[in-house]
Amino acid sequence: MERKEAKPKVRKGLWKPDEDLVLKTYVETHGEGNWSTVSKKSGLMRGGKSCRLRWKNYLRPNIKRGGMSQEEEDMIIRMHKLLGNRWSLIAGRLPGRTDNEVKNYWNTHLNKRLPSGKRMSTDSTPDQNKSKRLRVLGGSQPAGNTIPAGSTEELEGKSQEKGERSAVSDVRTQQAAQSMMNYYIESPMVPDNNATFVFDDEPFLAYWDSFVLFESIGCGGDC
DNA sequence: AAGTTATGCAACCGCTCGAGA
DNA sequence: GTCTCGAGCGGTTGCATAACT
Repeated sequence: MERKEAKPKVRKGLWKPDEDLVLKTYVETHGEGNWSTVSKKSGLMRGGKSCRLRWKNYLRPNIKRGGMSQEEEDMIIRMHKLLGNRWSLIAGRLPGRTDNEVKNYWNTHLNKRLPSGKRMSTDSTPDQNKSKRLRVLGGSQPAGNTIPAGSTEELEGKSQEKGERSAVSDVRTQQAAQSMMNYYIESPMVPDNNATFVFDDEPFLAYWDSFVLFESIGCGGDC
């Protein structure tokens, strides 16, 4: 509470085209990262988070806009059965789609189709979502040999950004995880929509964690 | 045509995690 | 080992506008 610098006023609300242009130009010139300094250096009166979000969701190249295809929709439904509200992971399977877009699409289009279709998402409870963040999908794994959360694009970006730290490891593990997930998604184990499949983090997490462990041992420690 | 309600989406908020000092 | 800060994530809010009365 001590460091109370007179913060410059931060603009909020919808982004204007000229702000977009400034941000886009800035990021294309200087690259992503250091979002907190972007507003100062670019002259945008926006917070770092806001800049990051705007770039990630709208200005980044290869962003796909417009309605979801049937395949994308199907993928979202299946992935959601598997992962719950792990929007960034789900979005990672949909090239050009962002977590925010997937989340919105789920909440507005798909969620309401479900039998219990409420506006807000909560097939896994909010508390579960918070306490069981899937950072190895997330998780509280020890560093290394984990699958960083985020889209594959982000992963690639991260590997470079962090100095190739464990780029190879991450990518390999990621690939293994992807193929495993493909298997899991396409497997008859996963029933179709509306079946009585209740996603529960725990069993899948346990399975997943051991899979990741197995993979990291399996590659002989060089990954 | 005007007012009201519902819907969709963009953006913000609060939290967690990891890295570095 | 602890603290601080930046980044990222999911949940939620609020605005714009479409649909309805």
